[in-house]
Amino acid sequence: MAGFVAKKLCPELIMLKLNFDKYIAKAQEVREIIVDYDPRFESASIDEAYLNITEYCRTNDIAPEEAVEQLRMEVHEKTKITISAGIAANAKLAKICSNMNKPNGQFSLPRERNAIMAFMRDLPTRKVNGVGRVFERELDAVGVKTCGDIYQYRQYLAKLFGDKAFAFLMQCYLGLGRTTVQPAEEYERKSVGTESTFGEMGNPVELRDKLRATAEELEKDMVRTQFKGRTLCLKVKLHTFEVFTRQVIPPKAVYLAEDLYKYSLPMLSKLEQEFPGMKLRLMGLRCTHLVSMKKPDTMAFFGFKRKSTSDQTESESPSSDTAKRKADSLDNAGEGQWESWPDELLFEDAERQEREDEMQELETLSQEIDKRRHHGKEIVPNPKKGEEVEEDWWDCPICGRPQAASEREFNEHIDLCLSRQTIRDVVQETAESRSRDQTPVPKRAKMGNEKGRERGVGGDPKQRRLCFG
DNA sequence: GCGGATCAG
DNA sequence: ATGGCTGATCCGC
Repeated sequence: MAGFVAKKLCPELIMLKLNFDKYIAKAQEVREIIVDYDPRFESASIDEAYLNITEYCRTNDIAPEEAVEQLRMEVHEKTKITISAGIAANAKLAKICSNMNKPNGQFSLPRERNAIMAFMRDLPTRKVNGVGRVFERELDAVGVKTCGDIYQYRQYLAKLFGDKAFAFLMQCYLGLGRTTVQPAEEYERKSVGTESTFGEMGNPVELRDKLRATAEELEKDMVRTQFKGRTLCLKVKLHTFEVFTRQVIPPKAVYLAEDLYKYSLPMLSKLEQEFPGMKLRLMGLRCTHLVSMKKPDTMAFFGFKRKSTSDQTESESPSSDTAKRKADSLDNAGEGQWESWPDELLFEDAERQEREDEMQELETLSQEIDKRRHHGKEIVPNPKKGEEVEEDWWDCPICGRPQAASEREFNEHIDLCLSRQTIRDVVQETAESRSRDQTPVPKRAKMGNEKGRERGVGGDPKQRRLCFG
């Protein structure tokens, strides 16, 4: 929870200063213990790790639950901190399970299909890594609250959310996830960047100084990580909190502050033209399409290829039921045409009707998503029947409006209040009222076809996700 | 490939 | 009257 929100909720709250050096040192202590359980464990972050304890359990002739119990005990004794763990058939499930008995607990999900499917069936989509605030709401809008709900909507999900999301959701429904674990260092880095927030800045000279400073910061990181970048990306956040990025491909791979500045300056100047009177509150530089400066030895040690030409490991998408039936019907048409001729006609008619119904349903679902996208913040869930109606209210620390005094609903509301869309709406409204006064409002870079609908805020590419006809 | 958006930690 | 920073991935164009 954001500090300022917590402080409003609990004015007597005592806030300690961060001490990252301390956390890093402590994390190292923990890692020195877990390495004994899996020498190739994967650090997911400073306080998370994935272990494949298959081998450990085998050689020590011990059950996974026992091994983890022992690991947690050992960590507690040696480092004086408590940890939680999940034990499951793959990384996705283990991550979910690790949250089941927090703090200082563990949860084991049987490595058996039926148990896994049953577990997923009632699991809220939000519990899955990769489903955030936005996706959760969109899924909710079409009626998918739990991973079990996914199956009944399967025919619409690819069209509504794309093929990748569809594959992802099917894997959620089935409880599938990766079973590989490898040291983090063996993952190939894709970018190096730095950014910083500061008080509003509009002075072009100051902005150039800031760009120079940013370039110098990035050079440090490039040297530390031993990379050059083929692409250079400039990121800015305007005083309105709108974020923009611009990128260039310099004539050579870059990493020196000198070059980073030289090639990013034109992007900054162009943005100044695009948004006359531009005031920034954040600036960042990032290099992508990295080229390693490390000695070949080190690279080869981790088994990196010189220039990896993408290896398509993507599993092929399962063909839908309707597609299969279609194929079946086509096959049948090959042989038994005689007898089945009248049936075929009937069948085709029924199929056409079904297609039209599906189309109608799809549009309804799509509209449902759009509806919540726009004024989702205004939707107040109806009090459930049978429950006594709450008499008292809690004031939201952000919008100040009274909210139902239910912990869950209150937290959901705070979530909503902090959501980007809400923020953007507010920004837009204030920007409009400002422009009615005199202050020049940033002029937008060509916004395509926009005929006054949607309050002029940038054309959300997902807003109209389907085109019929 | 570019630029926007979402997500995680 | 918005949490900041780093990095990854996906989508539409």
